[in-house]
Amino acid sequence: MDAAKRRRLETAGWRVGDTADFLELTSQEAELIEVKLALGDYLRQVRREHRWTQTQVAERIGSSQSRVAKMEAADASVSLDLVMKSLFSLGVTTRDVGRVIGRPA
Amino acid sequence: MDAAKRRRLETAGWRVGDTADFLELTSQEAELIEVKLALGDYLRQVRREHRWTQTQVAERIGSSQSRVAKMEAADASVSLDLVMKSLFSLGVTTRDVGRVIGRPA
DNA sequence: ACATCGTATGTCAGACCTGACATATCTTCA
DNA sequence: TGAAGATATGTCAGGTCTGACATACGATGT
Repeated sequence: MDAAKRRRLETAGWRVGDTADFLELTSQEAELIEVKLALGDYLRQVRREHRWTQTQVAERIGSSQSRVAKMEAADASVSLDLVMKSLFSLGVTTRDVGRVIGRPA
Repeated sequence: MDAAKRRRLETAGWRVGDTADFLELTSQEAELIEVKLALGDYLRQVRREHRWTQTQVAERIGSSQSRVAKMEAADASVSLDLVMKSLFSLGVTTRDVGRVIGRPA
């Protein structure tokens, strides 16, 4: 796992030990986080393509700017349910979501 | 939407109005449920391929038989996070998950 | 009929996630 | 540089999900 991603996980609030015992995250948790990172990135991409601000997206999906920021950052406090529902609210299809998940960054 | 699926959603605890105003479920909620149904079916499929009982799966993923049953039934009380984490615990890859989501039943 | 095993359904206390808000940190542009 | 808009981070009360348990339902074999 490269340093940049590790930094990103740590900042996002996931408790990542030092390099050696990184696997205090069990592997299935790691895969779940992988998915959240991918969907968070995708959410940001879709938002930017539409030239929307986080605040505009928040209104559209009935949430708040801070939560949108957290989704994009794959913060430990956001659920997959919320991210997916948000993507669907922005017009993304299940097909797109499947593609994004199936091809981890 | 066909009758069988509707019955399934209702039994699973989703408040589905009568046929006409089915869309008291907003479309993004409907898509999310679509995803949960697909993953629930897939979980059951994987479990059966391994000839495991729900109880055995529960032990493996650190949960209970009842929750496994609810995941397979796409019960309204289960999160996507839980279903995905469970699938990963059973050895399914992100690629598989992506495929399942991308091809709604 | 009646056990036994697997699955379904209901409930609940405690854990977790949510929107909202406050506030801090970029970014951009004059 | 400074002001303004956008994004990030922290916190919290209230709502949601969780594992566990009890119990009901369904097959399958005797």
